[in-house]
This record gives sequence, C-alpha cells and structure tokens, in this order.
Amino acid sequence: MIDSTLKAIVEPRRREILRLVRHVELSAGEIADHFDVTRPAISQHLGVLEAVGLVTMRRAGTKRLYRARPEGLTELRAFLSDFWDDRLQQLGYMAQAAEAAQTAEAAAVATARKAGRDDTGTA
Amino acid sequence: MIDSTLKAIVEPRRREILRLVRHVELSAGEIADHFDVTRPAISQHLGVLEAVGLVTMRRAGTKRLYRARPEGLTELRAFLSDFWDDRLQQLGYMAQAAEAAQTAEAAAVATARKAGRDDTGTA
DNA sequence: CATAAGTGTTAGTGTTTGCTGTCGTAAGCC
DNA sequence: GGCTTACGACAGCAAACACTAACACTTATG
Repeated sequence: MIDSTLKAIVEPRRREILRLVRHVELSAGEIADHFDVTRPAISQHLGVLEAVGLVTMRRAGTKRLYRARPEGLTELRAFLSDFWDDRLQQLGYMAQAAEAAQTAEAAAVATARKAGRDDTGTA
Repeated sequence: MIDSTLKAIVEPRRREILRLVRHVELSAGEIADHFDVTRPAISQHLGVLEAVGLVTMRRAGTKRLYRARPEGLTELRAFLSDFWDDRLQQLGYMAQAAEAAQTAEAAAVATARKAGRDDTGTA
C-alpha cells in the first residue's frame, strides 16, 4: 500500500506531474505538453498516480481533468514521519496538525505529544 | 542527488536495513541474518545506502559496522517538505485548496490555460 | 449516422535492478 | 606461514519498468 505509493513518487516525471496538478486542474493533453515523451507514456504515469490515490480524475466532455489528491500526500507524509520518528504518532495526526496550524503551530505540537506514546523504539 | 536518495529509500529491504541500524550499530553479517537473501545481496544494499549517505561504515577488525546517518534522513525530509509545501510555509494550505477547488474549478482550469508552459520540468 | 478530437489500452522492446554464485582480499588465530 | 572468518567485487540471469507504436473507446459536431 505505502510501498506502491513510494514507488509512484520515485519516478521523476511523476513527481513533476504531481507538481503540475497540485494547485490547478489540468487535462491529460496539457500535462503531456510539458514533457518530451509521448502522450501514452504520460497517460500511464497518470494511471499509476491515480491507482495509488495521489491524484483524482474527473471527465469533462472529451477531456479528463486531473488534480492532486491532498489526502494521498498527507498519508504518505504521515508514513514517512512515522518511519523516521519511530511510531511517534498515528496516521490521522498530520491532518489534525494541518488544521491546527492555521491558528497556532504550537497547538499542533501539543496535539502530537498528547496523542503520542513512549518512543522507546529500540528496533 | 535527492533522486538517488529516494531510489535508495524505495527498496523495502533497504528501508528495513535502515530501521535496524537506526539506533544500534550492526555488522554486515548481523544485518544479513535478518533476511532470507544471501549476504552479497545485503552487501550491495549497504553499498547503495552508504553511497547516498544514509548510513556510515567503520571497520572493527574483520567486521564492518554500519549505522544510520541522521543527517541523510534530515536532508531527505527537508526535500520532501519543500516538495509538498512548495515553499509555502502554511501547513493548512492543502485543506483550503481542496475546499476552494470545488467552487472555483472553472477558474482553476482557466488559470492553467493561462499559465501554459512556465515550467518544462527539470527535476 | 459519419467524422474528428481527446484519451486510455495493449503488445512489444530496450534498459535498469536485485539476486545468486563464485572469487578475491583484509584481519585474526594456530 | 597456513587456515579461518568476514566481507566486498564481478559476471550472469530473471523480473520490473518506462517507453513507443498501433488500436479501441468516448464525446462533441455536422
């Protein structure tokens, strides 16, 4: 699950695609225009990104519009944080922190401490 | 640079190795004992991890002791944070974008057309 | 219904990658 | 010196991956 998401992220072209559709919605053709490879190649990359939940797609006439899925990115960030921080928090933490950060970052940190457990992670 | 680091992280066995030597120093043989593959295979993984600066090695007699290099992990985390936050310090931006996109999808598409090819991708 | 535009899908290909098996090398022990 | 331990280095192989080319499908437009 997380493994496939990581594999999707590794490909440089897919990271670039993710950057393109992070804030705006783009059609497959518009995305392909940013690269030198053929459109089918980009279509495959989009399929991979959609399969792992990093982008969403909606049809608009003959076009298909893609957009980054913030939740997918959040989940990946949560996993990576967990990986490095030694199971300091759970998956839902990042979303809570993001919400709390709008008013105060310190509050988010406090939430992390509150939700966290002992980090005696001697693997 | 970051690309090779990401590639090193993607391999599940290398992530497991990284977990093993995160807090304690282990010899190549001890690390290999945790896996079903042969020692040369683990040796190759260790070589990759060392090449990208995710682990350090020191010789102790006939043994070679490996340990995670925290700085390497920090650099990768910094890159990933920069990638997702787009050097916009606000953590809660994603939620706002997702909410706003529902009401201003047409505007987003228009913006995309207007933006055209500002970045041809040189990751 | 016929045609064109916009994409996804499938088959096939070259390259990369992780693994095994064998060999070479440096450090300790008799 | 000769032997064992511990490890890396070098081919060789099989699977995975990204790409291209050709085809199929869906949606407007006449």
